[in-house]
Amino acid sequence: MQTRLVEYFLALEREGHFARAAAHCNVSQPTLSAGIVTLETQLGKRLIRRDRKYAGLTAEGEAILPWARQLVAAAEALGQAAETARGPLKGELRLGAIPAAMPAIGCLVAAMQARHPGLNVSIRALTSRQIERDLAAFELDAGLTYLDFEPPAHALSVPLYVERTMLVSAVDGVAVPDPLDWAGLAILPLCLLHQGMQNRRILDARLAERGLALRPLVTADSYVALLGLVQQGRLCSIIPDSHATLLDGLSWARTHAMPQADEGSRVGVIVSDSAPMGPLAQAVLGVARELRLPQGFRTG
Amino acid sequence: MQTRLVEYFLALEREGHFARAAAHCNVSQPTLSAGIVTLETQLGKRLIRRDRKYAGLTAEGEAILPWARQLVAAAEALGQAAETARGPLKGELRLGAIPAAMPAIGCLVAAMQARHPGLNVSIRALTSRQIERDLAAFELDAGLTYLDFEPPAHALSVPLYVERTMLVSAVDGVAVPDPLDWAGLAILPLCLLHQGMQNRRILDARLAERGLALRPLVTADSYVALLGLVQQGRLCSIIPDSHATLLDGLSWARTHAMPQADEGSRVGVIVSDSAPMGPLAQAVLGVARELRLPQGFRTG
DNA sequence: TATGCCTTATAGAGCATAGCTATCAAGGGA
DNA sequence: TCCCTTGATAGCTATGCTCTATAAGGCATA
Repeated sequence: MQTRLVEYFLALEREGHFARAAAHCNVSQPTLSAGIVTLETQLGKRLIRRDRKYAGLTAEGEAILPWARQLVAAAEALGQAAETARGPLKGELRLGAIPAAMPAIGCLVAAMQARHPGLNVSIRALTSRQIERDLAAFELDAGLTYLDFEPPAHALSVPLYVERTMLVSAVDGVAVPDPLDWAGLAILPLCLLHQGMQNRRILDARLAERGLALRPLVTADSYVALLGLVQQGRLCSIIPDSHATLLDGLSWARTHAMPQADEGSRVGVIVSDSAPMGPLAQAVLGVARELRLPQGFRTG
Repeated sequence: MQTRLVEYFLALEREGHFARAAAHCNVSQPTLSAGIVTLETQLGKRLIRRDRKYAGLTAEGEAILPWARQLVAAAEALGQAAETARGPLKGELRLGAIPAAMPAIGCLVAAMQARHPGLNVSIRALTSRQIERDLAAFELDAGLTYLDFEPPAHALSVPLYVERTMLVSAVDGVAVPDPLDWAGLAILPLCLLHQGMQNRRILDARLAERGLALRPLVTADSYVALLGLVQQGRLCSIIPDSHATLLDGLSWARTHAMPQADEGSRVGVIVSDSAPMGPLAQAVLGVARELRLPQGFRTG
């Protein structure tokens, strides 16, 4: 069983295109094409549906997909383990983080690189569900996400901090009642994350408990976009307090406590709980356990 | 990364001998020797300590051992998944079972082969600790063992039956008091399993709670050996009631209830809980869940 | 209808590598 | 000293992966 051929298969599944998959694997198109045929011959099944162009996987192809991913992940882990049997880690650490946790990721990455200077880090902003999915598909080494809501199966986690939310408005913008109650919040002109995003789902759930619903005038998928909207003065937004550090120097922004000191949402590092655990995952968990976040991140 | 070379490495680690490892891999000794060198070159580390003969693994070799096992297990699982994407399983199912559970393994295997006619099954009698170790090393697909004592981590289980023990003696052998109490048990001439075996540890623990200890005159590692000793008439033994079915036709044997209806020990199937779960493990769990054991195996 | 492009498969050559047999070198024991 | 065990080396063969070049089928457009 050639790991290389399985990589061809996975690249083809990702790209949906022979030539692009070949380029991604740094081989020629005929090489990848022949490699797929070889793999199909060795396994005794057709994996790809073709009618003059790529047309998805066969049922057998879909069936072996998880095992193919595990195989290349295992090969990768073996190389990592050999390279780092002693001494610092090398290679690339693939991190996924929810947007709300982005302010914290700098601390985590800095701590990782302090411990392992040769390590490259690749950060992707993802939804919590994408993080879960990509961890299972071995396309991420670790994730930074919520620990309490719909926690993924087969995952180990280390809590880092508790996120609370706050309302932010422009100094010369809409008037925010003080103190703010839930009903008052619901009638404010708001811009929020898209409805599918977990942070938004949590917020919606809190209001739904009280029979209220938010009707944001604008939705976006990034807090930077929300802050840009707030800066215009016409809207308010609700953002995690971890972003407060980013707002410290902003003269135009004003923050308000949310209607009720909510219990907060635990945010932490998760890795796939496979046996044995890869060296990268081990390292991330180890660093996360010892991590001390700066002021502005509450731990309980 | 060549799966083949990693198999060479694992075979060498198991056999501790280049030529034997090569024979086990169905290749010549120089081939395996060169394969190890190639693997060491690709990984950039020496894996084997050599001074004119095999002298164990280096630290790096030990470090990558779990990942090497996972890699070949993943390759194996990929082949299995492709072969059995639809239709019955093929290949070899490697089962480990504690001696006490051997009478039940026939039912499990029969049910597996009824569902998957092409499946070969290889059964090994092992201690519960060996089962746990070999599952982690991907050298077993499933185990039949105790579920309640020192359950292994990273394992999924399905309970099958509850094992209770009974005393067995020869009809014309030593007199057994009726009813039997713990103190009376302790002074009987007994033959039992070796002290390290888990069934024996459980029994010893039960007596230790009452300040008693068994001093068997003979110990063995198989119930057949114990029954042979009992047949001589001089000794009694304590065996699981699952063996009662085997004694049904024996005129020379007499069974006695143990001093106290003990709570019994749950026995069931365990598989390694890795993601994704191999097709063999899935099949064993599925069959075990639907398995109906015959009379003589209590389920609660 | 003809042309051109996009996509995948095929052909043939070159090279790397894994396999074999035969043999050698270094210890260890009789 | 001789012989056996153990692993490494040499030389050769065969397999097979990779490349470039090209063919073939479909689709859009002139």
